[in-house]
Formats: sequence, structure tokens, C-alpha cells
Amino acid sequence: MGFAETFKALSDTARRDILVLLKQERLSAGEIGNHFDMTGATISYHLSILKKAGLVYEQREKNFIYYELNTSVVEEVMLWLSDLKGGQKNGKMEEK
Amino acid sequence: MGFAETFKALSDTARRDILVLLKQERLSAGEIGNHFDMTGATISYHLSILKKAGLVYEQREKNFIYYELNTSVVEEVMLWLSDLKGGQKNGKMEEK
DNA sequence: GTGGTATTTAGAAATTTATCTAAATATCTA
DNA sequence: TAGATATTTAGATAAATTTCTAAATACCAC
Repeated sequence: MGFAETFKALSDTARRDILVLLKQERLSAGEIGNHFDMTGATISYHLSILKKAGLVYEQREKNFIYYELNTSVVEEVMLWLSDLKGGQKNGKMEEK
Repeated sequence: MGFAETFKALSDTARRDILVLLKQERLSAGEIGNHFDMTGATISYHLSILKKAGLVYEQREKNFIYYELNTSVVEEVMLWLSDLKGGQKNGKMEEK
């Protein structure tokens, strides 16, 4: 884990698009690939980065590998951003 | 604007560290630089990326340029993530 | 086991990014 | 205006990233 890996994973448009696809339902690598104009190898590369970042996990079934969004890591990122936003002087939590 | 630029800006550790510094108070480019082991030119490069992403804005005063966190863009990113998280089947908002 | 489909891995090329040094701007103060 | 300080811009380089093709692996069905 680590925010560096997670934010890097989120920094690529193709990877964010993959996550948006997965927010509806889990999809196999091949199904994901059908939505993009990239080779399967490139999709696999992006999936590996999302996986390392913890943003998706995989479920192996029959001859397929299904990818699913991991919302808990999305929440961790939101918490980091929330802390960033909330930490200023004059912020709500700082009022005496 | 655009999420691509914003997430790219957030993907670098130095830039996130700069944002964390700025969550307490605005700082000049030089003050920011004092916290890092990088040349002023490199700091300036990172600040320009944060600025383009809308994550900070600058205030020119006297001989200094002060940088301040723009929380509204941080909020937009949080909303994007919130939508990602909330959009799944079986999510709270989808229950019938 | 053989053949077929799904996915990943390896290696290479093109692009982008992060960083530095040196030079250019901008603005203050005397 | 001249000198000093703050910051940015330009140009170069090294490292990281994205993408491809081709080959390898994994797994299923027959």
C-alpha cells in the first residue's frame, strides 16, 4: 500500500476509466479490454498497477480473472484528502 | 482543470508534501523550498503543476509569491472518489 | 494429453516526468 | 538607478511510464 502507489495509480486516465467501469460490476480482464482501444497486454499492465495499489482485487474463476473495485482503498484516499482540506487554520475543527 | 491534471498533480510525493505544508498556512515559494532538498527551480516546477491543477493559488505580495491551498478542488476530487465508491450494485443508494 | 481461449510476462521504443545548472525576470530598498 | 533578493524560465539529462509485439503461462474442455 502507501499513498504514493495509490495516487500514481489514479493519475492515469485509462486506469481511472477502468475503475469507473468496475464501479458497476466486476469484469474479466478481457471484458475490460473490450472497452478500450489498447492491447490486452497494456490492459494487463494497467490492471497490475491498480492491483498493487490495492484499488482492485482479482477473483479467479474458470478460465477468467475477474477484477473488482476495492472501495476501502478509495475511502482511505478520501480520508487523506479530507484531512488535507480540514487541516487549515480557521477550519471548522480548529475553532476554539 | 480536469481530473487528469489534478490526479497527475497529486501523484507526486513532493507535491503532496507541499500541499500538506500548505494546509496549515500559506507559504512563499522560498519558505516551501526550505522544507525540501531540491533546488528552487524544481520547487517552482512543482508549484506550477499544482497551480495548473487548481490545487493551489498564488498571492503576490511585495517581493514574494505566497501559495495557498485551494480546498475547493480538493473537494471536487473527493466527490469524484465518492461517486466511484458509491456507484456499485448493492451499494447503499441502490437498495430497493 | 491436445488444442483453444484468457491473461500475463518480457523486451523494446516512444513519450513524459523530475531534476539540475545557468540565465532571465520581477520587485523591493537604499 | 543600482544592487540585492525571490522566483521563474530555458535547456539538458536521467529516470520512469506507457504502449506495442511476441512469447510464455494457466486453465478449461474434449
